Amino acid sequence: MSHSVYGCLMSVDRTQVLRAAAALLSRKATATMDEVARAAGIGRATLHRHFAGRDALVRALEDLGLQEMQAALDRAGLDTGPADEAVRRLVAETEAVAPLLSFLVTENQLFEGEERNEGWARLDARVSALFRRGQEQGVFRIDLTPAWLCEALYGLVGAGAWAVQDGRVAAKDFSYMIAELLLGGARRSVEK
Amino acid sequence: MSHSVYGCLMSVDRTQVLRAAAALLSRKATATMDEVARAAGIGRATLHRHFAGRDALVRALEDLGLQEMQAALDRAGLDTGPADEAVRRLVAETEAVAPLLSFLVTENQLFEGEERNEGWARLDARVSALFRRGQEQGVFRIDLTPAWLCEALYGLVGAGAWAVQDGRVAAKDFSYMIAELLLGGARRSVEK
DNA sequence: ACCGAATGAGACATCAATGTCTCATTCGTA
DNA sequence: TACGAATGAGACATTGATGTCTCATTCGGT
Repeated sequence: MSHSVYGCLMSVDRTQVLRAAAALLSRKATATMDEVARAAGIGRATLHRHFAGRDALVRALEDLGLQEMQAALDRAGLDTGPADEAVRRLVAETEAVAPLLSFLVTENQLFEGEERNEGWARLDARVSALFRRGQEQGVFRIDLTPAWLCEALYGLVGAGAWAVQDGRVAAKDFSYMIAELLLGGARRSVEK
Repeated sequence: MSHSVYGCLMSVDRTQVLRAAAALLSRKATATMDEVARAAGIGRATLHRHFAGRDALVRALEDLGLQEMQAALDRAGLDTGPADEAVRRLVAETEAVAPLLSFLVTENQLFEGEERNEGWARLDARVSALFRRGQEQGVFRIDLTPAWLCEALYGLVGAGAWAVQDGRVAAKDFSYMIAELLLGGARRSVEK
């Protein structure tokens, strides 16, 4: 017993399995546990050893997604510098979590009737605060509510993740496309 | 037998059932047929009489969604006038189909391995053409691909539909928020 | 008021996914 | 090399959704 904290975590990387699961489930929410296992490249039994059941899997997905999003927000330094640049950093940091976020946004809603997850509320609050700060500092327009900008960000990240997965957008353009559209919109700007 | 074309369609409005199903399934793709039935306000047996099974239901959802999107595109008159105004009309027309579109975008992907639906391709083509036209006429920026703008539109419509359903955005602002963000972005424009 | 069609509720049989188990094999480590 | 842990494959019982049925009731049209 070389490295055992209080569980066992060798050979199969939980995080990697969860990423694969998110990538699959975000596009086929009705996927079987067997399908999830194969998508993760492991056997069904092994998947079951790590996650007691589908509910546990989804819960773990939730936890990981929230945790990684929190980390992404931390790294992005939302309170530093101009708000638009902070958004750009946020989008860049979000890229790695995109499939996970996409899954949570589409499926986590209306989750078993229980009230909106408290972790989500905190996330929304931080992102919304960024947009509000931008508005107060005159960087963002005030006719679009922070709540909507927050939702739009999630939606665009999800759309971007799908577009990349399906090969309709180059992976290297992910961050640029989202940030540019979110910040500048599609219309050709006069300035620039 | 007053009105019988070749089927029977009284009492239960197929379209209305499908709308309710889309609204539910777009947020809980694993919902039971029983849940769908209750969401639509009908009995499980009746739901079954109209749609042979879950597959048939999803297929019907697909058909209706594509059909209504086609109709929306037609009404929007994408080839008429400035491209940005056409986008605005498109978003406005899309509002009624939003939950349906949202469901199709999230679930239709990777559908049973069969190649991307031909109806979807046609839809994408029309929308992409609009964005391309805008670029060629100097209305839209050229560093965002039409394909991405198309995806982004879908994503924003879906996000808007959820935001409205959850009460985070007023229903009357749906069209405005989406169109403004898509066209102008979040950044405060100097002009205006 | 009458009649027929459609519906809702419920009782089933069926089937697929789930969860649990065993066992042979592989892999890391001592 | 030898040992132990973890895995993969498969068998199996269980559960829950599904699909089909019947029957009483409601509703619309005549």
